[in-house]
Amino acid sequence: MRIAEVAFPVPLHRAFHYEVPPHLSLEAGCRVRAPFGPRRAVGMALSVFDGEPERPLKKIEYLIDSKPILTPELLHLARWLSGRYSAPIGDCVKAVLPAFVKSGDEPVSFSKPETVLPGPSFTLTPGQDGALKTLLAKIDAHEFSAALLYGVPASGKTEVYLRLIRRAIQDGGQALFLVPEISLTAPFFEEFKASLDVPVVLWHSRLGARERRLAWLGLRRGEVKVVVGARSASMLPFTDLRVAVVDEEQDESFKQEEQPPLYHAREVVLHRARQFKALAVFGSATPSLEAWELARQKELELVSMPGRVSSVSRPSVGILAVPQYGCISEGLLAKLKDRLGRREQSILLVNRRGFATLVMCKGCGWVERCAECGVAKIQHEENGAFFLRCHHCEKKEPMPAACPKCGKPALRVTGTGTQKVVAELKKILPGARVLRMDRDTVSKEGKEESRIYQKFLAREADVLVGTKLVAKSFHFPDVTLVGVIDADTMLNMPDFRASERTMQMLAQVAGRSGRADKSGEVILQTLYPDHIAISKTVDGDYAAFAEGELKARRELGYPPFSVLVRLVWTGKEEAKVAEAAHAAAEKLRDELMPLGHEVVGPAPTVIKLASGKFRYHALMKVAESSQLTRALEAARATVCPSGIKLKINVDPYDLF
DNA sequence: AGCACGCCGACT
DNA sequence: GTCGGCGTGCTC
Repeated sequence: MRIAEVAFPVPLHRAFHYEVPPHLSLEAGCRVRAPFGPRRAVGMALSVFDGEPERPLKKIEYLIDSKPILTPELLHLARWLSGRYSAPIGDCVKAVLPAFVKSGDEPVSFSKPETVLPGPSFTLTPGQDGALKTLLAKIDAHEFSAALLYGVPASGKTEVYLRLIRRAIQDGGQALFLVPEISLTAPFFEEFKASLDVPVVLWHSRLGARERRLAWLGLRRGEVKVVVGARSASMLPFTDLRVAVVDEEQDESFKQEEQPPLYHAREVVLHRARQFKALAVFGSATPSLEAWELARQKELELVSMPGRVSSVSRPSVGILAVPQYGCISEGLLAKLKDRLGRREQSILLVNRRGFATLVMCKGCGWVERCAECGVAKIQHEENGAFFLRCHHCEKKEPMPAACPKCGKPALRVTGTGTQKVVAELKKILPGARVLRMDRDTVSKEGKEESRIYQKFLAREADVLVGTKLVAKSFHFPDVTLVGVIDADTMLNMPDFRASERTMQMLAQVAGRSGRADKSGEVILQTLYPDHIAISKTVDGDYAAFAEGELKARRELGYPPFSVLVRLVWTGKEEAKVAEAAHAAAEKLRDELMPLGHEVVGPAPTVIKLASGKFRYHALMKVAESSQLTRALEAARATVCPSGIKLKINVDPYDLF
């Protein structure tokens, strides 16, 4: 009997078997209509095989597609996603299907030449040349391989990427280039399109329906050769992938945290490179510790590009104490004045938007928390008036004159946000023209944050004050000073990645200083000059940081020395949620502790959800990645009483 | 997710 | 007496 394995869009982890009537010529990758419970539903045929059914099977009714829409590789990917991220198979099929397949589809044709432009042959630095040779050999070998391209900022990684892509498409293959954010796709797209005379397409979540179709179908037919995209581009229907690049590999936006499957594009790219015997390249100046450890284990080949392209040396990094009063120390002020006098620009990095980060009653310790989200509200200023705002849901509230709890007019307002730094600059550096860039100013300026960039680039301001948005890899030739107002705020976050994030951000923002012919300077205001994330930023020694931090991770059993799985229980009655979470965690501890794994918690989450709902969470530390499947099965097998929902997040980045 | 089955409250 | 609330359980 012909048997089809069919996945339906329901929150179930398994697929269902059906008899394929002899008159239907069904192939895997086609959608089918079949009786499903009391109704009929459209499902995806994952596989078709001959066999004897173990029980009576229902019959496939008819085929929606006569030819497969999904490639064997995408079907395989959907299955892998479901297992690795513990997501319903239906959701995983959805993730690899383009939205337009629901409506009908018409053929699309391409008539572009497929010749590859030779490209300008300017000489590479020795570092670039060595890296390129190593990586080209891997593409040519036509075997799965993976490399970590570790290059300091301005070492010329883009040129190496371009040449790798050129080689991949020279004999008809395809290339994938992933960037962390939609806004970064356009510049690479333009550059690749100009240098390669083959069809290049963009792919991200804000793409229009028409472009989406063209790109997806063009790739599916093997006509499109190069994709520049955000994380979902890792799910495209390649037919002959030769090289897949993940640029700024350490960026956390490669992890999907909203809709299941909660995948990491880095992992998906590795999987796809394996499917196609292709080369995966992870590029970064400050690699994730996950990638670093893989390189140490020789799972990734470490390819270093030490030298800068230009002759300008690395900016010098200095340390000053966080001032007692105000937020800009005497030393930093002097340097700002100096740049102003020399008509050079400065960037000040502040970790938080808003004015003051903490409003607290001196009498009773009251802190205004958001009723919905449970997090402390931040003080903002608008037109001279102050108010409190939740940084999670953005709801605002007037600033109380006195403590609403004990009535004392003794509110202590502390902590520094971008607005306060701007206000202080106006006072102590009245001549300076100041621009602010954070999520608030970006949304007010229309969706284009580039307008602020343009203004600053055009020298319409002397100082740019902003959150980590300013750390992005944009090129401001006249910036010679970068000041970090409080390097410690990030360091003290209750998250095991705090040091890594701090070091990566400091290194990135430091790279904004002195990029043209002038050498740059970086000043960190900190109270912890000996902290590894600070001292190694001063030395400019990321490798030493990574080695030191990995040691700490190993001791605490954190990634990359374990696989983390976050479990979140949600429900309306707090007592029931707590009870379910405790019962499940206890059961998991009994089952997994003997195998060397750890279960931490449960505890109420810091950030609550929509009003009226309670959340509890726990963390599984799976010591051995080969046992992840088993641990996930155990987690799914825990009973969830009615009214309680359990969500599973493998490799979580959001821990709140 | 749907959809049916099932067992308790107010309706012509 | 029945219509209908949504809790529980299953889908090859």
